[in-house]
Amino acid sequence: MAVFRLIMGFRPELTKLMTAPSHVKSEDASSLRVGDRNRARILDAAIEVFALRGYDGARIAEIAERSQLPKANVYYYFRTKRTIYQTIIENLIGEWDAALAQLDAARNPSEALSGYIRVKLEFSRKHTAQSRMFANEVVHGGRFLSRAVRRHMHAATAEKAKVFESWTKAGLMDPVDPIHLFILLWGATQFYADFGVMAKNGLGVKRLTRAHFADGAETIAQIVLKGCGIRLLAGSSEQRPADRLVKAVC
Amino acid sequence: MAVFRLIMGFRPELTKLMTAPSHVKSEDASSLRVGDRNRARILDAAIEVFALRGYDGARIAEIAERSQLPKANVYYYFRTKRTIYQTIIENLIGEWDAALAQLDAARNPSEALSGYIRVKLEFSRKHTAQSRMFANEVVHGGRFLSRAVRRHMHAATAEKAKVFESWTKAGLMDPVDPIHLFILLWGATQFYADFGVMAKNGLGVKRLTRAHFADGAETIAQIVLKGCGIRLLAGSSEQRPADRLVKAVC
DNA sequence: GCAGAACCTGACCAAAGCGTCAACTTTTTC
DNA sequence: GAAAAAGTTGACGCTTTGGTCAGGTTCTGC
Repeated sequence: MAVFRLIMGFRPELTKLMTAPSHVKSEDASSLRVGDRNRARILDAAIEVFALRGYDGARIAEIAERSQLPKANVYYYFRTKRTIYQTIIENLIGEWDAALAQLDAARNPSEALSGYIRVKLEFSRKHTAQSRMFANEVVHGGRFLSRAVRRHMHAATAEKAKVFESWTKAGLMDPVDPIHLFILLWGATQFYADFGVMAKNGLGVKRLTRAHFADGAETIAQIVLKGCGIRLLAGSSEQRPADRLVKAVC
Repeated sequence: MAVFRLIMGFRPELTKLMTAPSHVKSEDASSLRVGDRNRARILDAAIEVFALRGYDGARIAEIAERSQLPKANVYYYFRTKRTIYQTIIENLIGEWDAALAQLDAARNPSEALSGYIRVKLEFSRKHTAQSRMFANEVVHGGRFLSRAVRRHMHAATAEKAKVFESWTKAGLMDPVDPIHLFILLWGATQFYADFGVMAKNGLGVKRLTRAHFADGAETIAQIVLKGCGIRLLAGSSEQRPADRLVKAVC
């Protein structure tokens, strides 16, 4: 249950809203209070429901059903619908930092960037529902995004923008507006999760498989790396254009 | 009022749902029935409300308020909330075809692609609300996307994918998986409208101006063109990297 | 100038859904 | 083992809101 990790205090400064009990010290699941297990079940169910129906469309009754608890019990753990929603949103942000960590100034730009693309896409494949929830939230103007979250994301972006600029100064990549590059990356990598229906429609498939995400990561990396004038590492695992042509034509 | 053009039968095969009267022959606004004006006002208001609140969050009362009509009058023109919603969605698709038309196999790839990016971004800037409505619809799994719409979009994508392939065969661009390229383009160009909050947050501005969209278009074009191995036209209006560096650093 | 079509609208209904509550059981603590 | 804390739950209150309806007025064609 992915939510456990979240509850257990990954990026504690962003989890103020969490109602995780302070007396829980170990991660041993068997020692958890019933409440902790239930909270996690509720959040897991809520992620699905919010992703599918949006904030207003989500009904607490459905969240309760999916977590196999009576509705009143859900309200025992979370004061309001909004609390559940915000808890999930705040937790999500921290996860993206893991992908951003790939963009380390000390690394080779080629590896760092394609690593970022791969990790980000992989995360969005594994956590499609959260991704969509967040997308939905942002599309609606970010009503429930706290100042802290916004600041955190802004700072993270600015920090990594400096990494791009340092690479440029070192002659390792072309001069590219770093923020707009971020937007391109974010938009492209979120697409597969957030706009899955369109990706499926475009690719003409019923389901997006791991392979589709991998292909996407490759194509994005291929275009962005070359597009930014980043040289591939000699021993790099990235496929060369010639290999890809076969695939594209088939 | 943008909706007029829509009502007047742009891409008629996609406007089955429209209740536009067949007796209207001219586009002269003054000759329109009261009903046509009201329908347009309702749709315009609905676009805003749906974009802001999503399907479930949108209240007919608010749509009525914004169009300055009593709620019962809204129901005089549209049988249900869903009818209003679907009408807008179906109309939107046709508009994107205009951007796709830029990708003409006979044109120079550099001009065609950067033209597409520019037109698409410009459209999303001018029709932010529709874009968001559609994004919202897709994020929720495309519940209300008809088979016709899906087929239309799939066909349009496939057709333009062939354009990319023809360019590749002619040696005008690298071999790139055309569908994934489309996804990258779509994701990047929709971002500014759909995820405006994040774009603003990243750029550190209160409002996205025309200039931000233009910068975005430039950066995307810069990266994608070079990334796909497309040579710029000599007389092209695109800025060269050196010019952009100044901007990026400032 | 009239018949019928198009349009308008206040009042209402029924269903849905968020959140409450009070009485109850189980678990923990000491 | 008893008191306190944590957890459970059916029933219900109350607001919101999609949609209806009946009884109007205004417009249009002839």
